[in-house]
Amino acid sequence: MKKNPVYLIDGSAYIYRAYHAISPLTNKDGLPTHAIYGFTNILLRVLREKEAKYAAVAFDVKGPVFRHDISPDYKANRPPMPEDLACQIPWIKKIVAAHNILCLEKQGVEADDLIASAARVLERQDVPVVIVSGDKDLLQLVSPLISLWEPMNNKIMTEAEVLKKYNVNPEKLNDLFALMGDKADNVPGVPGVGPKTAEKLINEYGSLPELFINLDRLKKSKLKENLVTFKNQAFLSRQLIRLKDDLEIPGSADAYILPEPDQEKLQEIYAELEFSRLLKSTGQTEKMSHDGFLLVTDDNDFSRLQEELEKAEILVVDTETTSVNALRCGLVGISLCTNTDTAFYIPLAHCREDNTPLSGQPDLEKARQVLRPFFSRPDLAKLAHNIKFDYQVLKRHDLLLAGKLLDSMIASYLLDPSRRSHKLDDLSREYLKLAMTSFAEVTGRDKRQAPFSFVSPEDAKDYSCEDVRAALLLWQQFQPRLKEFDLWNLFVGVEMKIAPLLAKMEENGIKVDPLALKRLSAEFAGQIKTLEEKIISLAGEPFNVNSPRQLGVILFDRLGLPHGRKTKTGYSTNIKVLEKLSAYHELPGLVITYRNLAKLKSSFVDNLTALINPETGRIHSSFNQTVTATGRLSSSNPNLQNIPVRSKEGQRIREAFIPETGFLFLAADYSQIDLRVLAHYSQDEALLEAFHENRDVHTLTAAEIFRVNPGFITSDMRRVAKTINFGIVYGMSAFGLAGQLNISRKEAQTFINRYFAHYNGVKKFMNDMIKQAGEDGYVTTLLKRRRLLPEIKSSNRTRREFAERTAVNTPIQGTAADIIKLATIKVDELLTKDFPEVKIILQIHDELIFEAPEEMLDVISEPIREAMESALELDVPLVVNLAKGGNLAKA
DNA sequence: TCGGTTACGTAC
DNA sequence: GACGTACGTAACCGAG
Repeated sequence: MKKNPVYLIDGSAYIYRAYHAISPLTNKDGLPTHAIYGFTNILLRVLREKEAKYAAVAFDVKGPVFRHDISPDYKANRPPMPEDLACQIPWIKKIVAAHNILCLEKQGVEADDLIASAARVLERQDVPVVIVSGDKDLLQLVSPLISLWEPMNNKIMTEAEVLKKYNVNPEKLNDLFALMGDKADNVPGVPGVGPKTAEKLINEYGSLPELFINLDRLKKSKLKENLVTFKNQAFLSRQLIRLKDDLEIPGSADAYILPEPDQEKLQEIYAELEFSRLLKSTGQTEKMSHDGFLLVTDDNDFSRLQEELEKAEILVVDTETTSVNALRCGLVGISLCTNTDTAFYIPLAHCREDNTPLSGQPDLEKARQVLRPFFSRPDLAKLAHNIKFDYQVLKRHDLLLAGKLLDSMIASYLLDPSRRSHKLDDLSREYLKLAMTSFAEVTGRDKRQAPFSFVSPEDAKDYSCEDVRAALLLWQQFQPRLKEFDLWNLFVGVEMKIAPLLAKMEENGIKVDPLALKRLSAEFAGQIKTLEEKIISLAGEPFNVNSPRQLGVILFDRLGLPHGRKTKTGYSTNIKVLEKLSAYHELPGLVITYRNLAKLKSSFVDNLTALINPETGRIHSSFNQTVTATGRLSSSNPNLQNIPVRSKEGQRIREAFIPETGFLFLAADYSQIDLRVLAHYSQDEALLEAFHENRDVHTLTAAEIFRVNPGFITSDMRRVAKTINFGIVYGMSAFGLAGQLNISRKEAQTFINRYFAHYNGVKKFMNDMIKQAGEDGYVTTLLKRRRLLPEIKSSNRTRREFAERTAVNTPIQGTAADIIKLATIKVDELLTKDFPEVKIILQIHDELIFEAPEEMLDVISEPIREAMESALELDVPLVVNLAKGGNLAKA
């Protein structure tokens, strides 16, 4: 049996890291706590996730270290420890003490040296060591018994990983870094030598001393000159980087044993620091048990699986694949469970690192025969975490998930759509107090580098079965909560119905003309270059036009133009500022044009080209269902929901989106959906009437705010009114409106006053929503979708006002999102039944885009309109506009 | 080098 | 401080 490793934690490094990485927190006494919090989290991960049996934490001690005798400049560039960090150190020590963890510190040396000494002495006794650190200088210690774990990105560095990353053995890293130097620590190195050159030199000569002995072998070059000149500096750097590994340190593993922590003491400390999450979870997160996990390989195993499936009331599925791209990945294995006692893993395509398949795995066909009868059973609910992914993968492997679908990720999303993460391991840690095996732990590497097929079936079974069991355990908590919060109908009737449609839309993809994009790219490139030359000649010196900071120097320092609003790093150079400045100078106007083109080229033209799937010639972007706080979908890779539409260059990009030969696009968009929802919610008489009589609401608003007869409204007046109508939905202030319209704040306020005087129901609606949010702590949409707004009670005015605007906006935006989701489902039912040739291609918040055979357009238009307009009954009619065309610009 | 943050800009 | 919801790019930064 493998020995338990000793975990040596680089305490000081994580204190600094947490201090900088986490936004400041304080307890009620004003004590800053974020560094303590970050450090404690790392510590707990070592104890819980890694189930460490032996550990120590090393700290730097204040004062000079022996390296300062070598070079007085060592770390001279670092400011002293900030006061609001220093005051957190004693608390960190208290927490370490309460955990009864050995604390290593010594005057005159750094934490790294203590770790090095401990690692070496333990290594000599054949005790494995895991160093917990992100510091590359510690990598020189890596050996067969010593590895390094970086918990922030969960990376494990073994000898092989070091070799892979730096192309040298760990013991050579010292020499490598000595050549490269280290800016952060003020280690000089040799000028002009970066990682690439250093690696070449070390591999060619073997070591730093050997390099300098054989320097004459190097041909005359700037590099050689530098090496000669900075020889002493290189050796000095080497001395600085070398870790002291012979300090007197407890040498027996017993000294590192972790006794039980003093829970009472910890509770006390956490309470004082107001770490409520830690307070609750003290001693509660543990590893999930692997009992009842079965590998399915022979007929007996399959029979056992079948028996289990026969009596199932729910079937939980998870697929393991070669990549995260559901439309291209291979299927490596499937895990299944029907209860929380047992789980099965069917290995299908595990292989060696040379890609030769492993024997002893069942045929995919065999698995299909066993699974299909259950997958197709309409009365058997299928649960997965992110079911869209598994649905797509299984479908591509001729295994269709039919019947009622359930998704624990979407359930989590409905319960709290503002959560940053709905990932299975995060939810498990939080709801189940269970730590799951990470992908990196199984594969030893990062997700992008290692295909899952290299994992052994035995390890894969443990990993994959954890996922289905966790999904089921979560579901058991989520299902009653969905019902309790009245989210069940939304979950079943909307979200779970739309999930497979999104899968289908992603599969459909959209065709683009690569040649058109290529032409556009070249054309834009030419214009950008001309503009850049002109801008630089006007500026009088070369600079990077793409850099707001450099542009700021040119505009405000060199040209002396008046500056406006400040940003964190300088003066703003955004479009508003540039527009104002273009009255004084030619340059700002050129920058505006430059930016437009550069944006279009890089974000759209070039990005779209790169994302064309070579197998289908189409772009298959992802539609994400659990991202937005309001219930909208989001789109990524690429984001097809923000393809330019207003400018003529934008139109040319849209022209590159084309339907299949013989097909046309049909675009169906809701007219003024947000304002119609607002009318419904507010019951404002003027708004209701405007929509009932199908009047132009922007013109009516213009008539009110300008006090002019609707017949005399100019397009400019209408534009102003339109801005106000939209702004109201977003909770815009007079300040914001003034900025948007380039008018005075006073004028803006007048418009807003007149708006609310006329649409007085809207004002009441806004107040009601804010009041409701204050009472409930959340707001809801018409379909009961909810968004929590804890900050509605914040004592910080900015935060509170933000929550108030959200309380107004979310019911509107969210209800519009509900409506288009209902419409998508309804239209899909219609198409599947009567017009299966017609594909839904895109959903852009208030618009659905279809690809249909030319001759069918006239037949499907009205049924589609009808379905969309009747998606949800409001107190005003929903109106859908249709357009067709041979590209996205025309539609 | 790489990932996180900032500034900016596109959509609805 | 000031307009809601997203996503993507380039620059910039670095106790890496």
